[in-house]
Amino acid sequence: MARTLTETARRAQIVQAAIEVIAVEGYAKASFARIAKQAGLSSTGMISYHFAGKEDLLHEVVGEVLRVSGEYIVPRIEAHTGARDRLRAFIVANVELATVYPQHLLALVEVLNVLGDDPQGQFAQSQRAVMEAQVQVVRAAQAAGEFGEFDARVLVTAIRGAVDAVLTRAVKDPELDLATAARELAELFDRAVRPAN
Amino acid sequence: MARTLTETARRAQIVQAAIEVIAVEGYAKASFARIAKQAGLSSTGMISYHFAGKEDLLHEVVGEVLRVSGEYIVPRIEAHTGARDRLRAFIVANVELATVYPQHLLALVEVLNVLGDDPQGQFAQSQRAVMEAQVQVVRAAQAAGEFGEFDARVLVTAIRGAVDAVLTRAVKDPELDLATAARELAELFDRAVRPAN
Amino acid sequence: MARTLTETARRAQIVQAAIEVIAVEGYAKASFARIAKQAGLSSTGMISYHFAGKEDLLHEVVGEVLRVSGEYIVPRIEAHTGARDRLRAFIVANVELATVYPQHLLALVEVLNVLGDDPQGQFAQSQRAVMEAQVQVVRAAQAAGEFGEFDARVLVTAIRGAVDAVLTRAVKDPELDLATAARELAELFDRAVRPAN
Amino acid sequence: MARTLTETARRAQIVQAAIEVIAVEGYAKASFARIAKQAGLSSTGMISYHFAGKEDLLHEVVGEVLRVSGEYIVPRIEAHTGARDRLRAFIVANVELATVYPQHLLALVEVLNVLGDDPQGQFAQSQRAVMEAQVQVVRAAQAAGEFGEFDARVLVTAIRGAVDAVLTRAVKDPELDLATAARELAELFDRAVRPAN
DNA sequence: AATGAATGAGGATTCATTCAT
DNA sequence: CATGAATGAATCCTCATTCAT
Repeated sequence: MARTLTETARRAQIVQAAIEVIAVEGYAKASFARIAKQAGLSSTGMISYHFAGKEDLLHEVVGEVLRVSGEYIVPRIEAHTGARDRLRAFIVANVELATVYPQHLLALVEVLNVLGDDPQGQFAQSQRAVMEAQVQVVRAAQAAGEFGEFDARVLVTAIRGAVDAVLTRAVKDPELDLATAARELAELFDRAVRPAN
Repeated sequence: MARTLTETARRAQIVQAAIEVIAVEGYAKASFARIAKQAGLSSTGMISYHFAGKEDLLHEVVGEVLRVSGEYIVPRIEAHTGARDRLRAFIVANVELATVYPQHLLALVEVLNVLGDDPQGQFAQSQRAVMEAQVQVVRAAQAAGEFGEFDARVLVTAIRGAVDAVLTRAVKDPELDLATAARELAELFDRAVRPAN
Repeated sequence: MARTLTETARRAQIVQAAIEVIAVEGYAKASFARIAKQAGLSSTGMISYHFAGKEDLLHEVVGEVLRVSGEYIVPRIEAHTGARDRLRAFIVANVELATVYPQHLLALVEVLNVLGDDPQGQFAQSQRAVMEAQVQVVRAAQAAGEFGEFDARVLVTAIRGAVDAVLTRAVKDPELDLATAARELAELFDRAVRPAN
Repeated sequence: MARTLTETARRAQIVQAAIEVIAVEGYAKASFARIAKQAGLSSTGMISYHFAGKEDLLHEVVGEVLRVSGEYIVPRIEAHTGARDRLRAFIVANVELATVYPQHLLALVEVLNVLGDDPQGQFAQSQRAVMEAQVQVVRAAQAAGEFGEFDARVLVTAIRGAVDAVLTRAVKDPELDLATAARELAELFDRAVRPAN
């Protein structure tokens, strides 16, 4: 459990390399060999030495992305009070995150696309936990009259999918300006959730 | 070019098996060996015999899904005239498609997630072509005053992502009723696109 | 044994296709699939149907080339009487054969290079038989004082190798004129064999 | 670039095994499986681990043979000064090389027979470069009056082919004494190149 | 006489992982 | 701590051949 400084640094370096490879070349190409090359390591043995297995590495990748994302997104949500402002802030922060860390969310999407398949896996479970929490928040806003009436579960799922899609597209298509896309997507969902008249 | 009856049947059988494997176990597990097993074939050589390569098979998978989807979705859109009705019909038909072919769209999403990465690949290109056409339709509706003002590109991307996400979720989570989710998602985006009164 | 007309024609067609493939793309690429394509056949089954196996086909290829070569070369040798004239005629005819059948000897060289390896094989044996006959002719010429003193076996081997090399080179290198090369090679060996004055 | 001791040793071992297999069983049989067996390795993966691919291995094979041949042949040529003596030494050294390394030149011939087919490949190109250099040497000797008049290109090609043929034959046919064959071949070409009267 | 479908062994290569140093 | 060597299973694919029609 207790990790030395070098150990921690090495792990971070490898995780960073993994994120880069996954984001740029896709999960399928993210072999240990490719990651080692990206990290400037001479052998894949290094990776196996520091991580229990591929799953362990990917788990760390997901953790790192979630940590970084949380650090960026949470304060931006908490800067607002109303549910609609918070939702807008959530969406904008998500998309804008790609400006600061262009690869983190892409890597996350790739990994979860592949490893989220097994419903019993820990990835799927933690994903579901996050969504469930968001569903509760939405329902509270509905109860408070801040949001209209609709299926909270569908909304949360739709936002997740829409954000990922815009992100993926925005990163690869330079025509789509990130800031504009963020604002547009936020407004789009704001219109969708606000109470009737 | 001219294909035998047996040939056509075998190809269809293999494509079907591929769709099943990809949808259920994910693209990563969709090896020739796994697909052959699913199809009840004794060797992977059979697949190589009938398809020029893995790319050829996946191309066929995508084609088959698009064909089936088109047959289901297009008439349901054309049954309506107004842009908002048509958009609702589009979304509902997309999600409901999972009732009839629970695996087709899942397989499509998996394949395009992996193979859509190369921006020069034909998958990415045809994907972009479809989206561009949809963008044009949306812009026409905006010009006609049927939709409000927003970035059409972002809307189209968001809908695609949201539909995929709801589909993926709905298929794996029996709690989410497909018909309800379809209607909810359609209403959600209807609120998002309708003109300000 | 008794072959129908169609059967004979088909075999000839396949042998011809095999010669073309072997000469142009090399023995390694001469798979049944490639040969069938060259012959305009839709399946490799055809080849297996008409030939007992790959060896059978190659045997036929060698036989065809030897037959055609003999028809061209033998009369050109017999048009002369002296041993030195005959040797010159032999070499010139060999090289010039590539003008009429550019691929036949190339194919022969490729096949014998690969299948002549097994010393017990029939290819190696018939090759040795031909050489032995040529050695006898040379020795007779030496006994008659038409050729000088040297190891007949080495001469025959050297001529075979030199002719093949010039042929291979001439076919691929358009700079080397076949007629010139033929004459030059003939003169070269004539100088090598003539008796010391 | 920088290679370990073990790495270098393993590569050498594999190259040696490849030479043996190619020389004895022919290029066609020289699969990784066969080479691994010859080298006493348990898996073909080992070979792929140490070499970038089959081409890499064969390149190394050719390089090794050329290196060994050069070390043997060059000093034996340089021990003489006149062009005719040097040519004789060149031929004798080539053939005698088979006494010391019976398999090296055989392997080289096999590999170049197959891979020299592609005129753009590096094998064909370096082969052509060597020949061109030899052609220049021959022309210089002609200009100096040491050799008679003839097409230098044809001579060089013929010598190469004759040497290869004698080598191939001598190795397989124990009747042909290598030393005798070497001397005979050298004398043969000496008669062919010496100036008239 | 011919065909196309099927087979299974064998091809090179990549993979994550283990282990001795 | 780190490394490079080794492993063997798994990847897609091609091969010559067989067989039912």
